Amino acid sequence: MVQGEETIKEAQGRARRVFALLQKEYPEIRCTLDYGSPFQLMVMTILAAQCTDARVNIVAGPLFEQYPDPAAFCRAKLKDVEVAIHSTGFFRQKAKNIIATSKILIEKHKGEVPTTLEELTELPGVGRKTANVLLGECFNTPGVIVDTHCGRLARRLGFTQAEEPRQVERDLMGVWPKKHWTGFSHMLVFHGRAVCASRSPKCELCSLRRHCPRTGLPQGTPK
DNA sequence: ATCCCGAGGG
DNA sequence: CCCTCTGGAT
Repeated sequence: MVQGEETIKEAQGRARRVFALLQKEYPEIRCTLDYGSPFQLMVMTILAAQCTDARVNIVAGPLFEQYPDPAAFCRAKLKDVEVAIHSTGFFRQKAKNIIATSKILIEKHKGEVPTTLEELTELPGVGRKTANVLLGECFNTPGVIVDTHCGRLARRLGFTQAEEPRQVERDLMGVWPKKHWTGFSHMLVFHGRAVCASRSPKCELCSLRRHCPRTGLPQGTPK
């Protein structure tokens, strides 16, 4: 359900206008993780939980020099991986999950990253958010990527009321064209970092001002 | 609902 | 000091 008096149809129209503005502001946006293979993107996205991707990019260089592929992680000592990823936080869980997932890739997926949401989310450490990043970035399959930024902006923009990522995802799937699910998600993340920050959003500088319930739209004025 | 966890910013 | 960062598993 969408906010207040706005109908689904009105929300869809507003979503299109928001998308057009974001596209103009951030042309050619994709993933800001600097990866060399689907496997590396998978590992980096696991590391990105509650951590900036700037930091993940820093850690990734040395990490993949030691462990470039799933086979290398299978041979790794848990402690060594923990040390290598320490600064990303949650390092015990993440190290354990990366090694366990690497073993599953070797044993059940011929060493390759699987290409469906069902298979991906069976891997330890891979939830819907991580799976949808991989689907969109590597396998050309649209998916709404709900992280802390996407969720926050979806709520601020009035595209959902929900706190739970799974429900936010469903609400956004209802108002965004499927073709643009991945791109729209990435743009919200970027806009969330650059302008619509969690603490002090720069509403004065925001190109979406007139389309946002917080600052514009007295009562559904068409623009 | 709670835990895992470090680093940077205001 | 407190909040936040591209979450996921129990």
